[in-house]
Amino acid sequence: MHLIMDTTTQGRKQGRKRGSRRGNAAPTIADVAREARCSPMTVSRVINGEGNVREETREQVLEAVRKLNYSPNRAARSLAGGEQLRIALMFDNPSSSYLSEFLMGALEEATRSDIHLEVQSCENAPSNATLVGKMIEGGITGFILPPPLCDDQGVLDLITGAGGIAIAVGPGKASGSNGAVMIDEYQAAYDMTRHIITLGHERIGFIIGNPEQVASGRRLNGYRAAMEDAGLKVSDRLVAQGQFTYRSGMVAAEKLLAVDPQPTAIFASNDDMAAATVAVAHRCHLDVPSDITVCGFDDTDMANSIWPELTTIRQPIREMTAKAVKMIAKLARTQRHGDKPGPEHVMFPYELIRRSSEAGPSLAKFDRQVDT
Amino acid sequence: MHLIMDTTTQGRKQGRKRGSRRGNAAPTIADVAREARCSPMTVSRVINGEGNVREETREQVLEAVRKLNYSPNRAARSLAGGEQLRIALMFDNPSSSYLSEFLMGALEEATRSDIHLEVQSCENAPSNATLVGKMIEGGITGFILPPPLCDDQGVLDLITGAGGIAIAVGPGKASGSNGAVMIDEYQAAYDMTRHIITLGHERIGFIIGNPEQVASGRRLNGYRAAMEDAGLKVSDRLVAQGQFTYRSGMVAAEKLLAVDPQPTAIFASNDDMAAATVAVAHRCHLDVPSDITVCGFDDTDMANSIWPELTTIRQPIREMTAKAVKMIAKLARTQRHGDKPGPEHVMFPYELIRRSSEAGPSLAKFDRQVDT
DNA sequence: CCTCATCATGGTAGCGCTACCACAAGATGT
DNA sequence: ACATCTTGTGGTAGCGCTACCATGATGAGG
Repeated sequence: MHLIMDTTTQGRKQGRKRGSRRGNAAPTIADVAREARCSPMTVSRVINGEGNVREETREQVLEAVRKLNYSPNRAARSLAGGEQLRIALMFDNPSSSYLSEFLMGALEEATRSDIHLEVQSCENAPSNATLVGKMIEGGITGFILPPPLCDDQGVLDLITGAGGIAIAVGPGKASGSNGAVMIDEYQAAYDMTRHIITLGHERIGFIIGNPEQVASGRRLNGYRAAMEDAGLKVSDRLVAQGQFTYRSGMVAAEKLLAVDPQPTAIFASNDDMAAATVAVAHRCHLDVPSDITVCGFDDTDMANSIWPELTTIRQPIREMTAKAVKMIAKLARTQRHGDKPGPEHVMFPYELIRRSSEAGPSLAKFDRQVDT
Repeated sequence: MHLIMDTTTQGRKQGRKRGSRRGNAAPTIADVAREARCSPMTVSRVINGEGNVREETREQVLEAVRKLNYSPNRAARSLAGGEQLRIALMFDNPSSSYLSEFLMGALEEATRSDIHLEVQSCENAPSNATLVGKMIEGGITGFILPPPLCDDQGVLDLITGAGGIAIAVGPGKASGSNGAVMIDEYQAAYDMTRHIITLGHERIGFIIGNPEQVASGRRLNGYRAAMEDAGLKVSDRLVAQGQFTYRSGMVAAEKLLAVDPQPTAIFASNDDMAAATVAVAHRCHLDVPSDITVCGFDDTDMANSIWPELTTIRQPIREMTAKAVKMIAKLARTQRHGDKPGPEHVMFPYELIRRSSEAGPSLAKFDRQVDT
């Protein structure tokens, strides 16, 4: 995917093994310039998408690039271009299924843009302040912060204060001082709740996420609003507090299922808690989805590795992280040119994924009757 | 962790912000040479551990390096020194909890050794042959192959045949033609089974992994041997086939729990299937661990994100992957010097992690009596 | 004493690219 | 008409390092 495809394999000059020892293949910018009948500089400009190149010239260069199957030498680029961009992916809570997607997105983009990506846990650091300080001192330019770190205003301020670039991925609310990529948590939760309502459910339980993460509140509000808009009242007993962990989801689910009348659907704020809910339901001899519908949020690996697979909200985590890397790269370039642009906030689309953990409410259980 | 610590922070020349605009910090090899009163070449030789440098000179250079806190510029190095080492982490089955650890290990080591790591899925490639071909053509030197790819002799041969370096991580059996890092699957399964027996169990069920992975067979054999060594007979009905997926684990667990008399413990070949077994047991109103003990293998995230947390075998995946990266780097260097060393096989230690999914066999259930 | 290897070191020439400045050609303002 | 800006382009000078050859020392062999 991030390979530069070699469509003209046999078009290579000498067909020598690989690599680029002296006197061998690997076209340079000069070769392209010769082919396109212009100067290396112009080629450089085209490659880097700078302005001030006539459309005609640009075409010629691109043509030459294609023909020679040219790809710029990374080492030379960073050597000439001053500093190599290094960014760190800092994380605190290794909720791995989420992190894995995260890493993939970041790594893919880093590979593409020739950025050096480092991964840094701040679990056993003496303090975030010293850690961040050392990292910036050590040459890290940008930081990518997944939840829950993305909500930690202290860390964010620390980074920007020290001259670093921080991008929050998936925070509940965009802070003014740094960039962020996120989804509309509120609306997503609203849509999911609405979806469950559309299935015919009325008593819909909700499990709140970790209260320290801003997104938790937004999801809760989305749920609340959808319920109210549908004219359904949200009893306190339908809402249970969780912590985003499987274990907390079990406790919350037990609490919700003990309510009489039982909810016919439970919407958990993440997939781990939804999975726990399914487990608890099964233990109570409730079938999912025929007796109870369970929906999650995030579409992590958990969602489709358990059974039944969960209806959930998919965040395009990979794309979001890739975007975060790109944003840092751009900001770093701008910053180097002396400008100081305002932080950018990008909203990504989410998607409601329907799987087999959802169904209409069980009729038998409630002695209701509807006409078929 | 992979930061080069700057112990003499205030020793920096000018204390300018960071980075290396003209006339600023970041000592170069020339600075070191000046400090050590010798030529840059000599410094280079010392840095790269080449011979033919007087001990005295070497000391001086190292002293200067320390004093200036010099670290060689990666970009310049690879530009001047020919090729940058690029290795790819190829994967087929995105079993994410496993992959995440995998990535972390590889990335950490890659950062440390200044190797460019790429991640490549071969899920939707037309064929592995063309993919590998293109990647080597594109300049990838080495490949890291996690399961199940590590068992695919075709891919391994493809890579070595094309002049690449392949390291299998966690294969069932080391192939002669390529390097491998692994654990003793057989012995690990043996130990786990032995452990369960020690808890007092006699009817111990086993869920086999995907039959296409060699490791599955080894784990099965380990189980078998431990049972036989303990004088327990392994009925065919105690062994069920799985596929390493949660879903397959459910099917297998249902089958095992339908046997009469029921097994008092189930050892699944990986954590996903163990988690599924827990779910099925719960649905059958069996408590884990008081009614039935469930153990997994791998110690992926799943193992401690569900409840009860699983007793399992921990593989040091991170260390193993890091080792794989190191091995490729070393082999690449050797290869460049013209030598052709035999493939190295490294065995890592595993660890039996005891958590809350294990207990002695339930007494009540079987109307047995033991003296307290 | 003079070869001819063998060290230990220095000098030079790039690796492939981009930052920076120069410059010609047209557009615009007065 | 001229100064002044904008736009497209080219030339040059390195970025920091290592490959390669050249150099002085030393010591062995004749």
